[in-house]
Amino acid sequence: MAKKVLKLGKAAVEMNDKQSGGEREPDEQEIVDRIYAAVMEQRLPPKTKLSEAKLCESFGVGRMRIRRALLLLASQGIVDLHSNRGAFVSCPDRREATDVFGARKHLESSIIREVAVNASAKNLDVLRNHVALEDAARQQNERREIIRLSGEFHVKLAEATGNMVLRRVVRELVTRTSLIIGLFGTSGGSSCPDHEHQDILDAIQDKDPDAAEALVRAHLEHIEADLNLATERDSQPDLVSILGL
Amino acid sequence: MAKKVLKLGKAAVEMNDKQSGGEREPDEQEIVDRIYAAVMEQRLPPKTKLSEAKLCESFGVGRMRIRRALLLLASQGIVDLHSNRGAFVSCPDRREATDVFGARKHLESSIIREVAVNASAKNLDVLRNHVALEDAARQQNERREIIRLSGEFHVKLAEATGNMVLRRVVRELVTRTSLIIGLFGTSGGSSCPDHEHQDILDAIQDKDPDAAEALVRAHLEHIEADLNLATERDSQPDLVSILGL
DNA sequence: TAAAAAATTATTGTAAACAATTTTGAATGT
DNA sequence: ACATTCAAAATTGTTTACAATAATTTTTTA
Repeated sequence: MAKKVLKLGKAAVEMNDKQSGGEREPDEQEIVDRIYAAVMEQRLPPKTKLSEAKLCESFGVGRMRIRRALLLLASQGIVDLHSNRGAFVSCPDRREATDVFGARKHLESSIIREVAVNASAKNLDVLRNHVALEDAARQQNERREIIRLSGEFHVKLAEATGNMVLRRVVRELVTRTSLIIGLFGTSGGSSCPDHEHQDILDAIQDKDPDAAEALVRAHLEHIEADLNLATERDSQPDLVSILGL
Repeated sequence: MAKKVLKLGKAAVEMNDKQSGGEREPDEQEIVDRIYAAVMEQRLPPKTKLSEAKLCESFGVGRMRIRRALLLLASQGIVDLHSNRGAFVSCPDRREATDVFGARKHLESSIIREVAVNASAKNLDVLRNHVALEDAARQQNERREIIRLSGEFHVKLAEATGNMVLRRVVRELVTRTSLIIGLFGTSGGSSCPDHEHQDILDAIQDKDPDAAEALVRAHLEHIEADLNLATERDSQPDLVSILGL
């Protein structure tokens, strides 16, 4: 059987070079970030097993770092740890999906109002620039980049409040949204509808909190509506129910 | 020097009885919960060093469980990990304090509106019962219990939405609020002003979202106003600045 | 005597060996 | 051919010993 190496960005290169001085060992946070990114970009689909041995090989670090990274990822709901069985990319169910969207509506509706009223010129620059990046990625059809930037737009909105706690909470919810889209997303309308981020930005620039809030709510509802929450792909493909008795 | 054992509830009893069959080993989550509770109730003030050895002794477990528990606590912002120096109960600064209160205003204002509109009879029962418990604790002057229940009221509000994601986020913010109160709280007005939870509950029972939201905002602002954010007790008591040159 | 330097101690970080559990695969019987 | 049982392999959980770092004490020196 061929040596299967998990694809985790530049970490996916062969790393049997512990003695070759060139590469430095990635620290805990870097491991978390790389796996995080891989999950966000849906290169690691839900239920993927993250075995310690393979991760050690991929990152070229000892088992301990990996285990700590996995624990941190689990605390953010990105992976699930099953005792004696290992770590798996988290597989949200319908309940979690609706809860995450519910939480985001509560939080982001309120955040957008503050941003629409208080955003500084610098904030607006950052947001404008970000939307431009999104457009560029869309025109070049870089799917992974589109997904990443779409999520990050919402993080940047939270960041515009200057409240780092808010930023962190939104970031976590956005990540889990990516997982959910990966699981339940219909192939057609992927992640964030094209122009809606631009519309939201316009409302902010008009300093119109009511319009901005309405747009954000609608935006989140569009994403949620694009999901197919009917089919429950929860456990293994579940041969029993597929093949009948 | 006397053997100093960290006071962590029932874990503080001597636990040199690994071979005596009676006690079971607390698992990871239990260790987290006990330290969490100790921090919430301000028995472990900020900047307290949590040495692995002492914790191992207190809980009667190996170093590994302790280290994992500390990592989880760090991921929730309850302790800070300093490389090669160990774990310390987190010491929020003014910036974090205002951010946490800001985040709570955003979240809880929105949550309370939903609860005021949609709360079930069962939800109301739970909340009424909880407020009664708070009253009882206040009348008996059980300070630790008052602190714990005051925080938990807000968690129960979030729980009333039925959204477990919201509940978790609010719970984390409430914990960090406890840390902040422990650091910056003035001795006089402790944690949550007496009757305000009852008032909020009344507004919910009246199904009056506007009143409920206003009360929650005011409530959070009262707590924040009771803090003394002027004095920066950041590092060690800092003998230099106290004793002058 | 006080400050600086060095050695000692204590504590955390890491790696390796070991134990326990789960998964896999083959052998057996119906 | 199918299911069951048992053994082997692989994977995770835990303990142990060791290395690296920070804190403390002692010694040295100005």
